[in-house]
Amino acid sequence: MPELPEVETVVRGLARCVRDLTIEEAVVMRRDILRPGSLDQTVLAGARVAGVERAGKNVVLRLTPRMAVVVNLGMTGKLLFHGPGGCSSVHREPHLHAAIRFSSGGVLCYHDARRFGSILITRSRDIPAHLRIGQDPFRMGARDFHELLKGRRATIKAVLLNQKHISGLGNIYVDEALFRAGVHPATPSWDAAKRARLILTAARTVLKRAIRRGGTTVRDYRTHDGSIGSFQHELAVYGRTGRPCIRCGTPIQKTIVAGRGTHFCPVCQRV
DNA sequence: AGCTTCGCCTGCTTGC
DNA sequence: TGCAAGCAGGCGAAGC
Repeated sequence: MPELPEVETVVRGLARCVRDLTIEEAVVMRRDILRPGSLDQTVLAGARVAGVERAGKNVVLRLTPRMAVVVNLGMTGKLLFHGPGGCSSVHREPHLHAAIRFSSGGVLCYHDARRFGSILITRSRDIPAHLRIGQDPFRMGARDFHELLKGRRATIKAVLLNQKHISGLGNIYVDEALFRAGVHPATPSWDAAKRARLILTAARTVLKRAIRRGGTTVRDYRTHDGSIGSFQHELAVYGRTGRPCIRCGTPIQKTIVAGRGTHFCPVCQRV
């Protein structure tokens, strides 16, 4: 499930491969992956890639003349770049829904088995505003974060998962950040606000470490060149149901919070 | 308006 | 062994 660290990894890898390349042709095999309001892919021909950025969990290709290709990978989306030489094994990857062919001969392919992902082609200047997503956890100040949590009735987990409030966190990193902060995921947001600084710091620490490890590969996630991340080996609670807490040895529990499978230590994490 | 639930979608896992 | 049901979850829409 590509969250902030996975998307950041893809963005950094892609930036090295496609910056300054000129698009020869863009093709979309399945129209329904284009978000409503997206421009047609044919407008991309002739444009040059000015840069690759991340907006929350979205990969953003900045183009000249001013356009952007915004890719949301959903759960199983992959952006794979094949250099001019090509790579036969990765070409066999199924569920290919779109591709951008560069005049240099390289190809950027978009695959998505479950089709929860989407692509938006737009001339908007302000992508985060266009997508209506909240601030990035690395840019949000402690004061703003406290304001966000304060006075909300929803659980802290629901607030952190909501991309309109804060962008980039998903199920894995919310569970990991709350474990690190010692906060129970079902704690009401207004109550957790007292520990806002602690939670924000924990989230940033977990995200940074995961970025350093190239993200978490549970099953589907791959980087731009098809390789896997390694943060799954450092997960403290996610996917560790019944196994001992790394701090106190108590078996990790799993419940449903905010409609999501939620992992926590019943001793280390308090409401 | 804020919050929760539902449904989309497919592949892997579980259980009979 | 084989098949059906269950489960996974980002995100937008619908409902409370």
